This record gives sequence, C-alpha cells and structure tokens, in this order.
Amino acid sequence: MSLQLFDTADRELRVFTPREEGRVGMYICGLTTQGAPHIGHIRFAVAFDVLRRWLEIGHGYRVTLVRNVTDIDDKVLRKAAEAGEEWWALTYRNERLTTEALEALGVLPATYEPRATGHVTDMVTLMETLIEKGHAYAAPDGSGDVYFDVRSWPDYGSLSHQSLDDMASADDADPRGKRDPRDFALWKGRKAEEPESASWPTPYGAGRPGWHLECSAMARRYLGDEFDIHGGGIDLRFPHHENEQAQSRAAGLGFARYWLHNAWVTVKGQKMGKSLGNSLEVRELLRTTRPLVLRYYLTAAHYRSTIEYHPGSLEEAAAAVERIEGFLERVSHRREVPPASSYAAEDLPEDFRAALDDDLGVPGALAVIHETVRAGNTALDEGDDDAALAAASAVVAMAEVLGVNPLAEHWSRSADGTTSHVAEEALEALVAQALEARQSARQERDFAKADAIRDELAAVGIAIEDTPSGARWSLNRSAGSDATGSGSLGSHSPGQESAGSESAGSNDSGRV
RNA sequence: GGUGGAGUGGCCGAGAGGCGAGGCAGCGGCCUGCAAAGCCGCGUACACGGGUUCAAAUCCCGUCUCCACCUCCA
Repeated sequence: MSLQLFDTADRELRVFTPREEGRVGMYICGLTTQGAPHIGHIRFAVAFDVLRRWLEIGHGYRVTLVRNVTDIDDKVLRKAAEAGEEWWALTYRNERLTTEALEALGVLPATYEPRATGHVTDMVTLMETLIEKGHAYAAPDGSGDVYFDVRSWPDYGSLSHQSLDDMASADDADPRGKRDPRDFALWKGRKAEEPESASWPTPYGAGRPGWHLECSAMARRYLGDEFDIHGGGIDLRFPHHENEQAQSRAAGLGFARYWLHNAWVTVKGQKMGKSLGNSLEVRELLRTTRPLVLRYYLTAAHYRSTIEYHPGSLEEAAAAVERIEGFLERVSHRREVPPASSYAAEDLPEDFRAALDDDLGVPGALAVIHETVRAGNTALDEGDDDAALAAASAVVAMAEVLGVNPLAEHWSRSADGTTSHVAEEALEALVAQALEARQSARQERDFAKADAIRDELAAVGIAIEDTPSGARWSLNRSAGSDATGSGSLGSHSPGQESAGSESAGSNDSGRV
C-alpha cells in the first residue's frame, strides 16, 4: 500500500516516494504574525498535522517539519505603526498566540520554526547567486530593492499554470525600478518612514526581506537544496509559492518535490476576512468550545475541500466526538483501554489505511472510526468485552492518527489549569450523595423524587445514565456555554459496583 | 481577460460508471419505572439541458450559479 498525494504542480495524484529512504523533509508556510489567528488561519496546520502523523505513524517515516514564521512584512509594519507599538513586539505577541492556538488543538510541534528575520544572511546568499546567474537585479533607482527577473525564467508560472502574458499586471504594485511589472521583490529597500529596527544591511543596501525569499532561504537551510513536501494554503500557490519555486530553481536548487495545498474555511460562502471581527479567533471559540471538538471540526473535511463554517457545525462536531468518547467510556468501565502507542500501525483497519493513503482521505477514515464504534457498542450490548476492547483499541489508534483521540493525554490537561483534584473529589462526593438519594427514591418507587434529583443535576450540567451496574454521571459536555468540562472529569461510576453484577471475569480492569 | 475549484438527501460532508461512506437532526422499534446512552429499521440525494452506455452523481457536450487566485491573504 503506497501513499498517494495530490500534487498541485502536476494536478494529479502522485505516489509519494521520499528522496531519502525512510525520511521526509516537509516545509509548510506558517503565518504572517500580524494578528491573532482565526480558525481559517490554522486549518493548514491541522491539515498538515494529519499528514505528518500519517507519515510517521502509518508509514514509519522520520519527518522533519519546518513551519516558518514570517515575522516581518508591510502589514506588520503598518499595524505596529498604527498601534504605536514596536513591530517586533506585535509580531512576537501574535506568534505566541498562534503557538497557543496550535497547541490547544493538539497540533504536534514542528521540528523547527525559523523566523524570517533571523535568516537575512541566507537570503543575501541566494540573492547573490540569482544576480550572478542573471535572474535578479538590484533596482537601478537606488531604492535598495532587489527584483527577480521573471522574463529570465521560462518556467515561471508552471506551478500555478499561468502564462506570464496572461497575468494581469499589478496596477497597485510599487513599480520603482522594475524591468517588468510582474517582477517580484526579493528584497525591499528601507523607506524613510520605516523603523531602523526593521532593516538589515546587504550589499544592495539596507532593507528587509521580500515576502517570498525567506521561505526559499529557510527551506534550504533546514531541509537542504531539495526536499520532499511543501505545503500551505491554496491562496499561497500564487504568487508566493510560484515565486519561491522560481527563485530557488533559478538559483540551481531542486526545491520542493511535491506541492500540497489546503482549501479554505469559508463563512457564508466567502473567504474569512477581517470584517468578521474576532468571533472566529481560536481563543474566542475556545471559550465555548472544547479544543478536541474544534480540532475534530477542522480535521473532519478533506483538506482540499472548503469547510463552510456555520453556527451549529461545532455542535455537530461535538455530537460526533461525544459518540466516540461515549463508546470509549463505556468500554473503560469494563476493561482498560490501552494507549494508542501500544497499537501496531500495521494492525490499523485496512479501510482506514487505504482511505488515508488515498490523498489523506480523512472523511473515509472517520467513517471507519464510526463504524468501529458501532460494532464496539454492539459488542458491549452483547456482553462481548473482548470484542469491545478490540474495537476500542482500534478506535483509539485510528483517532490518534487524526489527532482526535479523546484519550490522548493532551486533551485531559486542562487548558486553563482550573481542574484541581480537590475540586474533583469534592464534586465526586456531592454527586455520589445525590445519586444515593436518587437510588433510594427509586427503590421506594418514588420516581417523582428520583427524577427531580436527576433534573437538578442536569440543570447544572451533570448527566445521569442508569446502567445495569448502577448510575453513572458525567459532565454534560455540550451543556451551557461554559460547561466545557475537562476530560479528566469525564465520567464516573460507583467504584464498588463497577463490575459487580456483570459477567464474571470482566473485573480485571479497574478504572483508567 | 487568464488560471483553478465547487454545486450531492432537512443539515454537514464523502464518493466518482453498476451494490445509497460517515456524522448531525427526524421518525418507528428494542431496552428503561420514565429517561439518557446504545442497538435495529426508515432516505430512493447528486445545479440544469442534451448525449454515450445494458447501466451515469460518476464519462462527453452545452448552460446556469457560486468561490478563489492573477504580486506581499491559510
């Protein structure tokens, strides 16, 4: 079984073969840290996190993932000036917000996250090569700009399949010193009104990186002259990636072998924009949505399909997540579900593997997870704990590949540190009292009273389920706007009767 | 003008010539004191018009609508 990926350059599925046996070098364009990230911004990170996990878990590759931080550009300087803030303070603050958002969603850390501003010398080296080879020139107007000469590179446009002659010339582009309006800036000479801290000396004059050069320079430094996968949002295909490829290849480097691009998150059919305010910022959404749910939501669609955001889609994601969690909880009352790491990748269901090998078919992979959940629930209903445990193990392992494993330690760490064991124990004791009272009422067939107790608990976000082995309670995850309930407070059953009346031999479990 | 993508059942969202992915919601049933959870059953969907084929959401032709990119947006 081999992995196939859709390559933007070839516009078709290609069998993925790394250039070096067993290792994969992957570069993904991170964010320009000019603002707090919204869910659209971080989709790429989630999408490529799944790819990275599948390469590692499913295929055993050692992945070197480089995710850059473009920490300087026109907008950064403009916003900083508007806010009366140092540009580097603004960009660093937003970089941290981005990191927090990605961590919250369980995106595995990159191997390295280089910043553009730290790689000026690498960029100068590239510019020197390009000028030497006749593919770039310093603007003759003394502006300090250095441009790539697109006419000198016949292959220009090959990534986005556009012909130079068909490209609309950029009316709004600053034309100073360009030979052709489509020439793009490798380097931007410092303008008088720009802060000195935002410029670096070069042989061509002081200035700062153009938007594209840093990626070529940093990919080269960390992944080499040629590497396997380059990813990013679909909008980056042109001009950003086209330009990266042009400047790197013109400099004699092999550069990326596979180009992958993810689609948007849209709102009302349109690309998310500034006008939406901050309501879809990750940190805002996480006030009312569990990180696992948001992660599931962003993961569930195929990476090349647009996700249309609408109110309610997060609730649907929550319901799907709870279905998986509910099953794992049910099993965990009977047996100890082993961690994902103990599950051999080769044992992942064949349909699941095939789905992911087919250009990362996450929707198909999720279907396998849900089918396995149903089979597991059926096994549970039939008292076949072995089969249920096998299903649960597979579910955990599959979900782990997608980064949506409810049992992963990541999700049980409370994001805000509010969950203390003391509080947990206190809650446990209070609920236990209520459940005892309800149980006596039920035994006396005073169902009005029993139901009243259940309603009271429900009102504060505690759901009750009666099972053959006694009542269980759990924090109702979808209740109320702020009842986010941490995983560690997930669900409880009266310990003393946990396996009591059930079939013998099922009590080797204990609780997880 | 150029390039690329999309239109699927109440909703989300896969698939891509023949057996209706999966989830959410809904209805019926089992279970339950009642619920909840779970399980079982229930859907005759593929923008429109033609065509090819024994067979078309899937291929071909045409039409409509929407979206993205075309020099600093994931």
